[in-house]
Amino acid sequence: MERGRPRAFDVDQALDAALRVFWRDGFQAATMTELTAAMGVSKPSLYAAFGDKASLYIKAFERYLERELAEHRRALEAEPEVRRAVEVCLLSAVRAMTDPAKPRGCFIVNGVADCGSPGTPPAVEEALLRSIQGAVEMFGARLARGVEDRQLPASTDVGGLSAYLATVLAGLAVQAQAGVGCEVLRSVVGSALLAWPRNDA
Amino acid sequence: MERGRPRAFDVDQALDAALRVFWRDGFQAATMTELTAAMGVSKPSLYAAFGDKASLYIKAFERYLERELAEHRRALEAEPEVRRAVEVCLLSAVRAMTDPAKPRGCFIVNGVADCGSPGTPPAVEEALLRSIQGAVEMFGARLARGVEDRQLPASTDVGGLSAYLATVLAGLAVQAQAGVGCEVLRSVVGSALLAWPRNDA
DNA sequence: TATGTTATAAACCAATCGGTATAGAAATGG
DNA sequence: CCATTTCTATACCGATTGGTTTATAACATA
Repeated sequence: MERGRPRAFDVDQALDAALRVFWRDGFQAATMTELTAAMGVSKPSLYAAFGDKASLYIKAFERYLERELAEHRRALEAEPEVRRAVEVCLLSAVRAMTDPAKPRGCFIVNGVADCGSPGTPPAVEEALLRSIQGAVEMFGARLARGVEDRQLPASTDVGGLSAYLATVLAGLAVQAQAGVGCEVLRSVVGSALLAWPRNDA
Repeated sequence: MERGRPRAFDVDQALDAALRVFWRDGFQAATMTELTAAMGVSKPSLYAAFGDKASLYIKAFERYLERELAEHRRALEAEPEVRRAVEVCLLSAVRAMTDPAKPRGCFIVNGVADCGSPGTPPAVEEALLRSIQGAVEMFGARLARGVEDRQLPASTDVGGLSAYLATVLAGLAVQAQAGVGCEVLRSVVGSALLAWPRNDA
């Protein structure tokens, strides 16, 4: 058994609470006071368990990747038909972005606004920018598999198409953050997929 | 002639400087210290000339609408062929978003991240959300004209298509903010327009 | 030159920022 | 029981936040 006084709070639960605050407010606008209040943890306990604000943000960010984004990625990879896979992935993201039980929009897209601003630690900035690029690569890998499968023509511009899809995804997050509803965004996904490569050309 | 000591700074120039700071940092992350430094104006002069932080933000925002966005809107309305008009508008936006002489991305999209966060005044939030909706309406008006012109089929889902275009525009701003280059974003615009309604269906 | 008016610069304000130091509470090992 | 270890609560730290006061400088009018 561990010695000393045991924690009075659940680390996972507290990190979830921090995730929600950072999700809604981004890095800079989230204050330690808001975080401690939402987490139900005193400041010294917070610093002892998670380190400083940037460390906490990174930990919350990693949890977001695992707990939220992994689900959409899984949808993208599980569906065998590539066009349908992309559609299911985007719709899954739309559902999450507009879920009234969660903060609006996307943790990453909300966070990217802080990039380039003084007061945003380099580690935070790098994590955000890397994961924006990660979305492009996620789509790219799936599209490449679609080309291998012969579901997409060999001439497909995988890089261009994946950049386009990542852009649509980011745009959906902005619209969701601005309060646009689920149904509208689902129809936007439908429109976006009309750009899908056709073999009748 | 006006009585009293004359201003030692140019109001327009100072407002331009404030615009750049808010553009880069958003509302919350921009500090009065940064603003006064960039504007070359002391704090009392700033408050006398522009009011408090929220008022200054709104004024900078209006200037952004006039000085930056009006250009793209003009491109959208001037070009007679509707598809080409949308393309020119998006490319104009991409050029501005990636202009190294300006802050990255879009003032509005960078600002929307602050919405829903405590510490963002309602007036700021409303202005931002209204202008996000404004983009949809801007495209909607142009598409409606395209339907009148018979350049678009009467069956065109103007609302859906304009929501899609506004989403792409927002996505482009996020990508630009994340450092994606001009050429990539130009190709994204090309991909996005492949979703344009076809009359061969 | 004297007066009224407006703008400036510097110092100042309470409040809040991220982050800590200190003291005591709650556990285990002896 | 005591000692040790770990966590928690409160109070506190210097720095910075948005915003203002005070004193003075620079103009037009008279």
